[in-house]
This record gives sequence, C-alpha cells and structure tokens, in this order.
Amino acid sequence: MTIAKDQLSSLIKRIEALEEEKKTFADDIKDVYGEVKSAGFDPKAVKSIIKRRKDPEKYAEHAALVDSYIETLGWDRTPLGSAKGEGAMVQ
Amino acid sequence: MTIAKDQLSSLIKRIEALEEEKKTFADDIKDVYGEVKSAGFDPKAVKSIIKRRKDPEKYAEHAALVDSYIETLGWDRTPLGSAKGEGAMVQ
Amino acid sequence: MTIAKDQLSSLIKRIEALEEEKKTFADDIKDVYGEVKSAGFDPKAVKSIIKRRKDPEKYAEHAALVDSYIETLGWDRTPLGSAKGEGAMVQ
Amino acid sequence: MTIAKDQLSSLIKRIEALEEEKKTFADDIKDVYGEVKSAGFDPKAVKSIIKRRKDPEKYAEHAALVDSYIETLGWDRTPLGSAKGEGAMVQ
DNA sequence: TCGCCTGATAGTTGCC
DNA sequence: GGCAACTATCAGGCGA
Repeated sequence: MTIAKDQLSSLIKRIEALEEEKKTFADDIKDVYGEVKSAGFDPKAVKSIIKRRKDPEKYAEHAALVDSYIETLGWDRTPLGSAKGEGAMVQ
Repeated sequence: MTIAKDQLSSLIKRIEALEEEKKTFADDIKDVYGEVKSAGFDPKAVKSIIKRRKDPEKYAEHAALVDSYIETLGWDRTPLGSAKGEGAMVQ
Repeated sequence: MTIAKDQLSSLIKRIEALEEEKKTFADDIKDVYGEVKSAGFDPKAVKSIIKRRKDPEKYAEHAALVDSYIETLGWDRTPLGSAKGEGAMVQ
Repeated sequence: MTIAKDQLSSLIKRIEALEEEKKTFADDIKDVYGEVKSAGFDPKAVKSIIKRRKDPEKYAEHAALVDSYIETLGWDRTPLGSAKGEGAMVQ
C-alpha cells in the first residue's frame, strides 16, 4: 500500500511541477501579447498570423476551399460585408 | 426554508428543461453538418462561411489588418506555405 | 453547378436557422442563472448540482475514486485546505 | 516602416519560441498521465486531485455550498444516483 | 482502421 | 481594462 502511495504521490508531484513550468510560459506569452498591444498592433491579428505560420499548407487549403464555396454560392461579386442586408444573400 | 427549497428547485427545473431544448438544436446542427459532409462539402469550410456571414464587417476588418501586417513583414511576395522552410522567414 | 449551389445554400440556411434557435435557449438559460443569482444562490454551485444530476452514477464513481486516492495518499486526516502549507503534503 | 517590421517580427518570433517551450511541458504532462494510467490509476481522478490542491480553500467553499443546496433541496437522504428515476426528485 | 465522443485548449463575451 | 466564465474548436482515446 505504501508503494501505491509513494508512486501516486510521485506522479502528482511531477505533474504539478510540469504544470508550473507550463504556466510560466503561458504567462510569458500573455506578457508578450501585452507588448504587442502596447506597440499598437492588434493582438488578434497577430495571433492569426502566428496560427497561419504553424501550418501554412493547411491554411492555404482551407482558404481555397472557402473561396471555392463562396464562388459556388455566387457571392464572389457581392462581397460579404458590402451591405447591411446581406442576410438576404442566401435565398 | 421551504420557500428557498421550492425556489431553488424551480430554478433548477427550468434550467434543465431549457438545456434539453438547447441540446435538441445542437444535435440537429450536428446532423446537418453530417449532411454537409455526405454531400461532399467540407464541414469546416462551411462553418467558416457561416461564421463570416454572422458578422461580415468584423471579418473584413480582421482580414484587412492581417493583410496589412503581412505586408509590413514583407511576406506578401513570399506567400505563406510556399515552402517547407518558411520557418526562416521571420529573422 | 446550380445543383451544388442550391444544395449548399440550403444546408447553410438550415444551420443558421438552427443556430438561432439554439441561441434563444442559451440566452434563456443565461437569464435564469441571472435569477439564480438575484435569489441569492451561487450560480456556480447550482451549475454543479445540475451537472451531477445529469449523470449521478458517473459522478458517484468518480467521487469514490477520488476519495480512495486521497485515502491512499493519507490525506483523509489532513483535509485539503486546512492549511496554507499543504504544498508540503505530498512528499 | 522598417522599424515596425522589425518590431512586429521580433514579437512574433518571441511568441513562437515561448509557445514551443510551453508545448514541451504540455507534452511532458501528457506523458506522465500516460504513466498514471499504466500504473493503474484513473487519470481523471488524479486530475481532480491536482485541481483541488491548486486552490483547496476555493474547492472547500464550493463543495460546502453545493452540500448546503443539496440539503436545502432535501436530497441528502436520497443520494443522487441511487435510482434511475431520480429525474422525479425535483418536483 | 475509421468514426465517434469525450476532454483540453483557445477565443469570446460579460462582469467587476 | 482586466478577469473569469462560457462557448466553440480541436485533438486524442475508445469502441465498433
């Protein structure tokens, strides 16, 4: 029983230590996003760019697919956001 | 005390009923995405389109900002995803 | 092509309609939680109760397991939260 | 303009580096949970224990509140999960 | 092995 | 404006 105790205790300690490390970096990331904002950049847009860079190929595929669907729907000449009434675009 | 009991009980019952209703629609949505897939469309791309349509203006702003940053970074002529080695693009 | 257009358009419309319905109930739920709070109950605790009721058996199993581990670790006589220094409890 | 470029580029690089570090620890944590499972412990229960330990006071308060509500509702003598028909418990 | 489904993480919104 | 809850997206594990 003591074996189980030591084993479980050890596993918990290890996880807690790792989570603390992880949190350090999560906090650092948050700080840098603070700098991003302070520097006048939009954090959300910056995040998008970083995400794209993670897997550019995947992003390109997705974008191409979305574009093709928009074309299929015939929205390519009536850009989204061009008017308040685009709720009527899908009829 | 009975008053508190009845009140709390009633609130809980109402929430549970509403959650059930909500779940019905969530399930229906999932079903339709199943149809989307069956029809040969990519559910993820369809979801993107629906999201855009929710707030086209917001989407346009965001996209414009991302584009401007990409231009700032000088990536406009070296499209993301064009090469495996673009990890070196930000140097 | 027109077939694809109509099909895709229809699917999108259906999803959007369902999401609107879903949102109605989500909003209603939020309202009731507002009442919960107004009535002096803690919304978070109420939510816990509702969650338990969803699958009581599962909850009971989980709780039993957690308790057994706590016992294994010898924490049953040194309740969590009893002291600031419980970081030292797992050694 | 070059200043903006360098600044933005630097911020992005920093975030990406930090995210990589963060991922390292996330992966390590996952590995340890693998060991937890291999050792015959339930990862979910272990996770619950770790969560409690993070903020024992907060957990205790929450649990006390939930218990008091259950008592208010008169469920303390009809344990949750005792029967299939407990849907009728809240009447 | 593929699809499902739960759990984890990231994004959004509302509150303080 | 920051923080916390909630939602939605995504990945990994489980079962068919």
